[in-house]
Amino acid sequence: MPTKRFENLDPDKRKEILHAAQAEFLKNGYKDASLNTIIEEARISKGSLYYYFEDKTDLYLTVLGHVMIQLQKKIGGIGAGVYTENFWGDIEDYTRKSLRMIKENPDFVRLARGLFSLISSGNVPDAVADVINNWKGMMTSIVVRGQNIGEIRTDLPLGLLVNILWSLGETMDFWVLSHLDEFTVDELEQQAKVYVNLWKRIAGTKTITDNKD
Amino acid sequence: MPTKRFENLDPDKRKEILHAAQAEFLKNGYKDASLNTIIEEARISKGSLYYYFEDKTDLYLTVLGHVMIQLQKKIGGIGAGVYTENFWGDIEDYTRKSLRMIKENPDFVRLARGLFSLISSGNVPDAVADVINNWKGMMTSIVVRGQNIGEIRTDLPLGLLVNILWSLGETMDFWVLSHLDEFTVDELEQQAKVYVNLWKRIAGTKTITDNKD
Amino acid sequence: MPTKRFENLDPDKRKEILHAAQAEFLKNGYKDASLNTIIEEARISKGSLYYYFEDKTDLYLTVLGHVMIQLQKKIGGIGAGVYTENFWGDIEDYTRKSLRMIKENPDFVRLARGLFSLISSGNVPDAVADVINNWKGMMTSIVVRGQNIGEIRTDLPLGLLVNILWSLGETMDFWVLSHLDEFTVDELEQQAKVYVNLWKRIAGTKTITDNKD
Amino acid sequence: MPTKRFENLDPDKRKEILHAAQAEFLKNGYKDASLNTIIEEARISKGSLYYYFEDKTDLYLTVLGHVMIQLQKKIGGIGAGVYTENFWGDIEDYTRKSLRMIKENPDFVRLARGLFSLISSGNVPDAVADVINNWKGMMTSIVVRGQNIGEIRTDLPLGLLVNILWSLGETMDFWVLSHLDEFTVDELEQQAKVYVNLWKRIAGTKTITDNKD
DNA sequence: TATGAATGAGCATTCATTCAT
DNA sequence: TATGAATGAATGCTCATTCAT
Repeated sequence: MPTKRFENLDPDKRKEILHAAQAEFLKNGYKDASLNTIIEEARISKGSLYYYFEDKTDLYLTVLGHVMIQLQKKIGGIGAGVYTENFWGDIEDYTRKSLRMIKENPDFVRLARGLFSLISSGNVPDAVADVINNWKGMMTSIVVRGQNIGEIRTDLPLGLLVNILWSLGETMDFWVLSHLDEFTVDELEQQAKVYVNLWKRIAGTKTITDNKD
Repeated sequence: MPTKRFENLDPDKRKEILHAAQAEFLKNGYKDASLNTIIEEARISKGSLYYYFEDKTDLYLTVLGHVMIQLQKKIGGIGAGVYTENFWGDIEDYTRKSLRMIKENPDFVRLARGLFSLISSGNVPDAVADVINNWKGMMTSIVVRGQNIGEIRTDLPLGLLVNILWSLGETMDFWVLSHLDEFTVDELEQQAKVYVNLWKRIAGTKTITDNKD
Repeated sequence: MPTKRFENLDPDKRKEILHAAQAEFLKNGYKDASLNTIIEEARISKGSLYYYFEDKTDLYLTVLGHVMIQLQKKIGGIGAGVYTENFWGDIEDYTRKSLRMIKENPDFVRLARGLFSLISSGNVPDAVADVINNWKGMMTSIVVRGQNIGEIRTDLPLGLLVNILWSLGETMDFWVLSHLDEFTVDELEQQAKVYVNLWKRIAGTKTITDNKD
Repeated sequence: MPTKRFENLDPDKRKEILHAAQAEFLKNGYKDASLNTIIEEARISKGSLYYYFEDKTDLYLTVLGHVMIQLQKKIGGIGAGVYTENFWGDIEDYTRKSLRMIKENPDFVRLARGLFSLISSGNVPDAVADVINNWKGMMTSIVVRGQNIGEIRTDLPLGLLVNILWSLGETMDFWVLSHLDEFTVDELEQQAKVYVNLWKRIAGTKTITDNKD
């Protein structure tokens, strides 16, 4: 917990350090990231790094934390405004907002997604798993809410359902990210419908009726 | 190509080496796997490792190759018997077979899944990417076949659809893997229906009808 | 460029490192020199070596650089004062100065000659070849000057002539080096005449007249 | 001394091994030559190599020995026919023969020169120095003969004179070797005069008369 | 007579971390 | 509060040599 020392730093310096660390962690993953590269890029000394942070893990955790805070600021958390009676409409709104965000801050999303995906690789300190699980917790709570109001199926184990939706989200984001240039903002937001339609298909309380019948 | 020297080895020793290498690659990924750990675990010398294999990549490729061969043997490839007129029934059969396999060879599946997921991390030699892309290619071809016979939707980009199904499969396998003890073989095979139902919901040419309507 | 970190080192330590590196490079050449031997002899850690120098080449270049600087200081470059009208006299002066230097710093000359001869073996980074070629360039320019004033023959290809003179110098230096104890300084300087006489015989614009004729 | 075993080998096999070893030693020097490369090129097993030769040094010595024998065969040793009254004429004949040999067997000369020059680098077992000294011994004896008949100066230490002539020879051979394409055989033999003229200038009992006088 | 499997010491290089100042 | 010098263990890889068969 170096927090105090680092947070008291000059904001510009703080930003420079975080930026350098983000870039390196993103590029090489947790284990292969080099502290030497980071201090060089951030123009601080080895000693300073260890004065601000306990160790490599602590630095990584700090980076991840700051990304989360910005994410929170930008899209208000995954379940923020989703509380009206129009459940799927709310989700579509949220999705639309997210897609616009991806278009406007692709690098940032790449960073967040990148950091997140480090978790499953295992090359990451335990403490980080908690962070990500917290986000999955948010998704869980909105799924539960959907179940409570009869909009989300209950015949599947909750954990499985959440994991499926999560990985669906990952896949979609990644795909959008790599086809960014092919869409205008408007077209992109159109994709929100596709996105939500997939959610509905998987998680909705629907009967599937074969067209041909 | 270590083939000759390594394949002529005493089968027990061979298994010990492969097992040690699998474990290490699985635990730490390609780049962070330590040859020192592997030779220690396999109780061979540094020199021997390099007598059997050209380099780290060669060892990794060999491990992967053996896994693929066993996979092939056990479930006959992802699209093997799926050629009758009963498209979804075939897929369900295949899925059932796969689930039984997971139950019977959990460690093996963990390994295969683990190796697969290394690819997207990029920490993997080019040659390996081909292997995995080949598997995705198989999934692509079965999707295309489904489209040709009107069973799979064509309104989504093919690449997106395949990626979604792929990650769905990963998620399902992973979930089954971590809840193995809670199911008998029979119950597990029941899950095949759930699995295929999810496929259908996502990829099928269906109308989604809200129950309440 | 290790410059900063290494140059700021305690001079004694710096000398110890350079000495160890010189000895090892001299004994085994660039490629076969062992950094382990060097750090052991210099009583520093592996990490320290790489803290001071970028890599093996950087260390070698540094050693060579220091040798060159000393050479420069001691004899002022091969063609320094050779600009009076008395061409051969100037060369004799320079030679005399060189021979006295050999007598006073035999180890140093051994080192310089040794490093130079590494180049032709090819086991040497490109950057080093430039250094030595520069020295041959100096010899070339003084030969050309001799030709311009009619003191050096022009009937031989310039490259051949320079190479012959260069290897003559190597041979002379090496021979003097290994008979050092047999001469006083005065006697040694006498040798300068022999030296220059050989230069004249080979390169001078002379007619060779058989005594007996 | 493996000689027996190796010499009893099928001549073709023997040649293949020697050829592979020559190439590798020439390319990489003694220490950096790889036995693995040699056995691969010679298509023999590791065990066989150590059955024929005691160790790396023994192999090197054998290669060098065979080269010497061939040299002997081709130019009859450095001082073979030089016994007539026409001392300088004999040397010119010998030189002419040598130059023709260089033109006709450039690779072989490169090999011999290359092996020889390994000696001075020190990366070579002691035993090899003897071999080369023996050749220098031959040169010494012809110089002495020249002195006895009053054709070679006696005012220089014998060792120095021989070394100078030796390195002159090396330089000349090397230069001819790298300008081979620019001469016809006839033109090359013309060079013999230049060569011998240099010998005479350096070692002859002459008065040097400045042209201008 | 011939093989090739096996080895351990060696290589150059990178790294996160410690600590005196 | 901040520095940078110092370290030793670890990395992937190559090598000449031994030895049972």
